Amino acid sequence: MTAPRKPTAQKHGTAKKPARSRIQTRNRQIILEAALEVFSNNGFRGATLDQIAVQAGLSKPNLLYYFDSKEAIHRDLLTRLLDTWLDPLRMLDPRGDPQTEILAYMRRKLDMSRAYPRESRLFANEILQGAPRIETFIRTELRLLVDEKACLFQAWADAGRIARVDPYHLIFSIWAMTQHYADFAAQIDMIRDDGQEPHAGAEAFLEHLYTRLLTP
Amino acid sequence: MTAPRKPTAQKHGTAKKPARSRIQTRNRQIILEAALEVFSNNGFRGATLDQIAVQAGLSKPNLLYYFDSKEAIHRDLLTRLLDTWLDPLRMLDPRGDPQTEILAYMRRKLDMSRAYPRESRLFANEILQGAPRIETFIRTELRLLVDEKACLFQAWADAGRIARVDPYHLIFSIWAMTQHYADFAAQIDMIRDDGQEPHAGAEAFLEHLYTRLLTP
DNA sequence: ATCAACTTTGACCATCCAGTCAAGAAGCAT
DNA sequence: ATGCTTCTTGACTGGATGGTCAAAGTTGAT
Repeated sequence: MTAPRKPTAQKHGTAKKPARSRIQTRNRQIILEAALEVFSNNGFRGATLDQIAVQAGLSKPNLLYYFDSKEAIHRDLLTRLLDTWLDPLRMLDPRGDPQTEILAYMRRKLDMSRAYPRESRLFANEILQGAPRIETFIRTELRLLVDEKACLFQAWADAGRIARVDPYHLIFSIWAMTQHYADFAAQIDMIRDDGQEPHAGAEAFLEHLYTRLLTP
Repeated sequence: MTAPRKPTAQKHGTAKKPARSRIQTRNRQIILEAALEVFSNNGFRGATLDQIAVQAGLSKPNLLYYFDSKEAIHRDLLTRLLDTWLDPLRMLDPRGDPQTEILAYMRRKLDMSRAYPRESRLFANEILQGAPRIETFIRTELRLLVDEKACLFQAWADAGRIARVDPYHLIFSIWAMTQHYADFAAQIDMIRDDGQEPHAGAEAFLEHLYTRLLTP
């Protein structure tokens, strides 16, 4: 009569690594992949466990063997995403050439939105709903990093190494421009329905744009 | 024993104006306003008729007296939105000064996203889900208009009146930049949580950006 | 081979939610 | 006031959906 213990259930308190079996790592991975597909296309409320189960090729109770709830799957997905979300900005080197660094940042963001459009849409969905689940992440980690880099941009501008622009809006503009190609891909595809991928031509355009903007 | 006739129910075929009473116009308006609030914050699947009913101060069956279904409310909202969505681009005057015209277009879009953030989020939600309900609108009306204006921009560029930039990406960039301030307002607010509205400073920044970009 | 722990699932439950209905309340033209 | 139409709503229904459970199947260390 041992109480059934779900592999993910951490006995309260200490949050140690669950020490997962091969099957567990594999199936959790499969579920997250399926859930990403479903959540990014339908939003949290629009997604159903049944859809995710079908997509994953597992039964619904099986999903709930690996994750405590629909919420838990979503949370896990978001957490993993946020982990890498900041990398492109983090990599920006204060000692590098200002214009080169900012252009490279833009390119990394664009590459990311091309390589991970589903992650971008998952994030967009979350923000659109008012960012309820990632509010603290935004208010702390993201904000800190943005403040830091905005400060750097300001210094570069003050030193005359890039044009005088509001550093926050500069960052927002890079987010807007790059994520747009993932988040609004449906619209872009329908407008130029040559079979080209939505990002085609974006890099050249954005390079030109930011070069023009930043050259002192 | 007259069959009950909902005010919105059009007897099949000819789609005449329903000829609405004062109460009908008023309540339909109230419902649409409430639905906009709820749909834009929660997406279609995330919104419930009960929420809309509470927001509108009406009972749920009363909602369904004025609209055939949840879908119908949403459809009506989208239709009204799309009607005005194209106006800023339509107003762009081929005979005006190129740079002034494009800057003015950007400003109109920005004003729109500031004045109607809920509409912007409703639209964004729809596109994020793959634009299922507005596919024909995008493929026909929007596309036609974009093609037309892109052509114009190309001509302007060819004539050396603005810098050489891909006209489609130019339009996409204006959409991305302006709508970002409405759609991602939650994020922007959390990053600079001085009480400023998300659009603060955006106009100056974008004017600078597009002036730099377009000056030949 | 054996057995305990791990994994899988069919059947089921409770809740939520869009939509119905019939009966009553409010408007309004006369 | 009268009587017809338009509005309004409490109570209900059926289907979808997140989540549970007990029993059956599988795995792997010994």
